[in-house]
Amino acid sequence: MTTIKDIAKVAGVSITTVSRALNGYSDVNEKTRKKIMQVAKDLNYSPNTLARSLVMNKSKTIGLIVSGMTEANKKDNFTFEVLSGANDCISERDYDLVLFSTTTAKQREKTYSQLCRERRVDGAIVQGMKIDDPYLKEVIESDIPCVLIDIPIESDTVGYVTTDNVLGARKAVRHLIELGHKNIAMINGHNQAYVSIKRLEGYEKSLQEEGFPVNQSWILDGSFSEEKAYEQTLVLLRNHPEVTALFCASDLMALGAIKAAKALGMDVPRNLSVIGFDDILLSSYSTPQLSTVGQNIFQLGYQAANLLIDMLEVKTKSHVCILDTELIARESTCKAQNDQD
Amino acid sequence: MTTIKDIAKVAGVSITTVSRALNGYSDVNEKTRKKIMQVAKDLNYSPNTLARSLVMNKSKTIGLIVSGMTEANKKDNFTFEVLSGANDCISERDYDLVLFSTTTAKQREKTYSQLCRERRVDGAIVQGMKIDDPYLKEVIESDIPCVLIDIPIESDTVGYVTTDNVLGARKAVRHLIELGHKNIAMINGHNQAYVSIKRLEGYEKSLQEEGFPVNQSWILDGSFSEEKAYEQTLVLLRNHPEVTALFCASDLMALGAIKAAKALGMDVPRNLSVIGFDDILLSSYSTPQLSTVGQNIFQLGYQAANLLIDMLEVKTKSHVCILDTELIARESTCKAQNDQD
DNA sequence: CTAAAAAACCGAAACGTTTCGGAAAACAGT
DNA sequence: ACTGTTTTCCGAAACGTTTCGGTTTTTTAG
Repeated sequence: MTTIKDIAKVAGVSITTVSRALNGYSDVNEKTRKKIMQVAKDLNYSPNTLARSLVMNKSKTIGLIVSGMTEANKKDNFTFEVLSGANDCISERDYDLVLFSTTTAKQREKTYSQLCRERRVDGAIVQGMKIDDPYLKEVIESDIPCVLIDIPIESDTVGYVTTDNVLGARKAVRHLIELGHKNIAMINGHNQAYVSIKRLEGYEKSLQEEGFPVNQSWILDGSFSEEKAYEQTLVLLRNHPEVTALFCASDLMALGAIKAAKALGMDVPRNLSVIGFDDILLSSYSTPQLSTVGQNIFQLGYQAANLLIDMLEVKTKSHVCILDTELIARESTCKAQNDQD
Repeated sequence: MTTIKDIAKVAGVSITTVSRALNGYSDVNEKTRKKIMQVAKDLNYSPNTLARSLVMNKSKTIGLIVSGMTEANKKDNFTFEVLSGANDCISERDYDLVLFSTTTAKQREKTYSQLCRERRVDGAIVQGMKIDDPYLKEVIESDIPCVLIDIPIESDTVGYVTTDNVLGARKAVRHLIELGHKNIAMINGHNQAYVSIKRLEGYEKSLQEEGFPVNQSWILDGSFSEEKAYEQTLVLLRNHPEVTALFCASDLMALGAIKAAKALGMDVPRNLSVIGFDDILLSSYSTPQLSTVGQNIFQLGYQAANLLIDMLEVKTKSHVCILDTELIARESTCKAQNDQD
């Protein structure tokens, strides 16, 4: 492994000069720079980032902390898309990405912030953590700059990016209202998630706007799980046959809901319109294809990385980024049947 | 950021002793060790891995080189599952994972092996590269230990892990044969992939075993793409109505094939049995649910990491690992209709 | 031709560890 | 009390960079 010293020796200059030449400083003669470049190439030199990071006290590395690359998260591709987006931005801006995750049964004995400090990451992106995760607190209280995904905390060193969930939910509910539905129920995610709270808010606002009552017994907790949503929908539809439309806080839950409706002999969308949230891949492959409000998860990751690096490099003022959603009407929603008119 | 030096000062010992105490060497008195530990904790010390790596000349870091975390790869979750598996093993064995990928339009100007050398990764896992990728050559010719996924190259510093594709294909084809099919076509992937070659081999072997002819015009190139497979299947079914069963070298292509069959007014599986390969998530959500031969991609990643770390730590003899497959009969295959008997 | 300014170069310290070789301290046996 | 071990500790070099401050060389101006 050739070093800067080797280059200095064969080029007949000092290591200072080699360093300065390689890094494009102006106080080195163009001729010697050329020579040094050539020697470096001849010797197949690669700089040692470890040494560089050590002395410069920054590693050009950002850590992606993901909690739960589990089976469940395989279905929505959430984690992966965030990862892809973040990775894209990170490599564009010439950083590297190191992954911190604890799926492992045998939980890693070190905390995330320890990992970050040990590896000397310049900053971290946090994804998939519940709002009450003890590790979360640790990370944001450490002085490591970080940006959170879907957790609204802002400070000097922490920012966040999320989707406009209220508006997204309103798009969904308004879509159902426009189709003539009046009795619209909701399957929400668990409430350790910020997005659940916001989507519920959007749901309620939309109903109130129309003067529809908000019926608490129509709002069930599906915990973002297909199975749980299936069960909850069964309960809902049995107890409240007047419901003709269902807004689910995630596509996966919507899929579960549709299964439940089918299990009860109902036809989606004829007897029940169902709309989801996310636009996961499965939505366009299921039968019926799922209507949903799409969020751009890839962008979520990309913007998270972008924001973080901005925070690291240029002292930017705002540390938040809110993304938009898009209503995607497919086959699982249709006009309300006016049976009783 | 507190260092070993700070600890030495407050504990009243030399930095050597601190280092040896923290690293569990035997030549330090139990009492002073306790004290040092306590001081370290009080000062909230985290070791600086950069410094450590620099002097020890190894980083406990392994690089995951993935080519194409693109849109296409979103549908099968291949990349992600490999990543998850690798990550699991890597963190279990107390390494870290840094991701090297170039989706970016603006291709990174550095090659993978440069990246690896700069970042001083101890080894690399290579996934998703085509067999003729120029970068591949570079990586395996560098002296960086690496293990390839689905590329059969073995040397002193390179190993590989793959699935038993021949046997897998045979399971698929035998399944069709057992259902009474005699005219079995195949949609293969492009032939810059090792797996295509092997799956084809399995297909041909199975037919020959039964004394069935291998008809080259029944073997089409779907390039692992849903759309391409759709088109090829259209061609196939139009020109060869005698075909009653189709073996596709990937689930995604099988999905395309089924769409094509539907477009021609055929019913799957009644008029055409289709079996895929992979067992991607979509397979169990599509209608009809796809019969397939499942491979464990997560394991592929896990074992790749495992093999690599073995190669790094204990000098192991064999550098290859072959995984098994599992036939999963779902709804897209059924008994042949004996119309002409 | 000289003084001043500009350009090109370099030595040495620093970053935070590990580790080699040896030194000091404690203990053992006579 | 004297040697010989064993236990415990430490100084200094090394890893490969960057950078501060300065020195040498070249160029420019008068």
